[in-house]
Amino acid sequence: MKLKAVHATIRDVARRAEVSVATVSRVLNGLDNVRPAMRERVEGAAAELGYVPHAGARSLSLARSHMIGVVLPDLYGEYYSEILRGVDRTATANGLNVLLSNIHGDEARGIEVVRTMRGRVDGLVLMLPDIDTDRVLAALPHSMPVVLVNCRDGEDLRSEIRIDNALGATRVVRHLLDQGYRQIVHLAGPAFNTEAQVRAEAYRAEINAHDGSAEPLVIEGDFREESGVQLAARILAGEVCTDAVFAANDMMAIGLMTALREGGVDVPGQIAVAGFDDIPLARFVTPGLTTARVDMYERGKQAVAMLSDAMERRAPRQIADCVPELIVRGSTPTKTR
Amino acid sequence: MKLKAVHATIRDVARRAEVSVATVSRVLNGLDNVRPAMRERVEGAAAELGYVPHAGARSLSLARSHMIGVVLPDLYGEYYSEILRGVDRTATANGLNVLLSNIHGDEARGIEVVRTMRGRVDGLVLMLPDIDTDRVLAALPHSMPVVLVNCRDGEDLRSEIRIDNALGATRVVRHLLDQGYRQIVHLAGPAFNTEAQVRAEAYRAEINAHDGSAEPLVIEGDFREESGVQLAARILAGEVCTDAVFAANDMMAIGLMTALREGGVDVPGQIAVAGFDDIPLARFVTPGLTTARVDMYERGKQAVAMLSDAMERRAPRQIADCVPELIVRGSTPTKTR
DNA sequence: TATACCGATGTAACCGGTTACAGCAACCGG
DNA sequence: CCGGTTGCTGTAACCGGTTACATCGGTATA
Repeated sequence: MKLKAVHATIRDVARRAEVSVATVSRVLNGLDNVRPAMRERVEGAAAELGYVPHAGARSLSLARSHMIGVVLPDLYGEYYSEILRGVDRTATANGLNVLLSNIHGDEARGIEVVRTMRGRVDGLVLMLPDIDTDRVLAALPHSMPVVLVNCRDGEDLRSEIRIDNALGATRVVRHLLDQGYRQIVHLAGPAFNTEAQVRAEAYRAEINAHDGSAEPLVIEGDFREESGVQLAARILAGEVCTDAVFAANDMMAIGLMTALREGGVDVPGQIAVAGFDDIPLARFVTPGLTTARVDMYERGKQAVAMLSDAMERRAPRQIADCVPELIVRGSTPTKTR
Repeated sequence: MKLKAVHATIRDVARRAEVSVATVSRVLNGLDNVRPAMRERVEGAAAELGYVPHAGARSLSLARSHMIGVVLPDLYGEYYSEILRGVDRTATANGLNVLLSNIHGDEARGIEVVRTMRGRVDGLVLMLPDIDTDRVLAALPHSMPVVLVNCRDGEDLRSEIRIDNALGATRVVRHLLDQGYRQIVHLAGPAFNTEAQVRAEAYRAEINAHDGSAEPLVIEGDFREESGVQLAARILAGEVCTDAVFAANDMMAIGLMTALREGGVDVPGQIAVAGFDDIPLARFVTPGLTTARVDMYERGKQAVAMLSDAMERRAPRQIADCVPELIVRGSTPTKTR
């Protein structure tokens, strides 16, 4: 008694149609050098058996999977959802499927993930602001097409999308200074995160470059709403004195804003708030959040377009620089007092 | 001159270490019946060649890929992002990778997507409120483990998560009635969407079951913010007269609310607004949005847990019913006038 | 009528892993 | 000194497709 045969294979179809596997393959792939009679026999047999080709076997023999891997730190919040949406849309448009992995800032896991992608995907989009990109890339054959999005600087020769976090942060801080704020606190992202570091550094530089009437003060957060809530508690307790907070991302800014208002502080009347990223949510909160627009959806689309170029060897290496645009909304009016 | 050999294979490693492929395989998979000297030779050779195993070939011979497919209509907005986040988290916890596809409400594409997943994934999470699930399932071998999330009712014998859209909508409408609203308009989702249909039907039934002082009025939208904006325009133009709008999802409710306020209408003072889903954004808008909580993140986790059970043949078929909880926020206070 | 050519079809090798089974050496007890 | 274990290693078949090349019957050409 046979215990296997849970799925029909191409050989089963061939046997049933009394033809060779080559003919079945030709029919199923729409090649035209098959007599119509054969074609019908094969299609009939395939339908009767409920045959569905084994995509894994197919990509093994073709050495092409039409899949791309996307490695993100996390899916939490709209930031990564947006990039994924852009990736997905462009991938679909190019006939590619998306294999998703996230690594939660763990380098060992990053290496493991990237290894299990080898032989499964034709190319890779990597977004690893938390860890050493070079070590992850070392776990990968050089011939694998890769696009890095906003990774720590390294000496790799891969395609890259770089977001100018320094300039974005500078613009936000300058805007706050221009509006008349002087006790500007920076709610930073986690210390090990490259983007957080760059944004904080640009904040310090811009404050210090000012006329001396402002002093930098950086408080570490973790890019999540909760960090903003915690800072609000400290402000309400009088531990931190400020007239404006520049948060390293929108989610913290929104958590802060919401918690401040719940605590009876007028935003922006008493404290102005600005963020970074311009996630979709930023327009919906009241007041609207001033921020630096990165447009992660576009970055995702761009990453796949670049990866597609690399995969087709059209453009093995491209560098795209993206400058965040200052978006001014109600959370940072000109200071009146 | 060899033109191939872009990646090292297990045979290359075997040749270099002067052992058989069987030994290499054993070493790389951590089997213990290998002499330490051999093990070292193999590990050395693998490292020198920068060998990374071909995951596709491996899953072909093991008939197991440790991948699951997730098929969604779209990634637009937080609704699907949330379910995906839940899926991803639980998949990672169970050592599974996620292959993502979305079909944009196109049945033919749904069938194609599901076919290209065969032989690539060990199981499938399908979320297809827009199309005929049975026809998609017919394109799939019966032996493929599947979990359906909130699909149109069909005669399939698969595991399922069903969201009680009718009860959720009933609760929202009853709440609006209880608060004293009588001219309650329903901004529905697209006509072909199962969930939209059920929610609209429950709205009609609940209004009609009331004492007769309220009349149902359904306006079709498409689940996107823009539909809410359009309804706001009609209300502002005096075409639609209402004291409360129940939108079939939060995104439309928020679009409506925002546009109404921009048009100078007091929400909730002049018009109350309620939504459905309780996407994360619903708590952040001002006023907070009253809605029916589905918790898509939990649904995503649950779907993968059920799929995992089906894949291990622990529980081939499970049905989970989910009842949306009414979440009352500031957008629907007791009517005063 | 012999020859070249052509189009449809089949055979078998190949993609890159895993593993059943066989082979072989070393060691055991009798 | 021999048969039986035991433990390590290699050979080759297999997973399910694709496809180069061989084959074969039929037709056009000389």
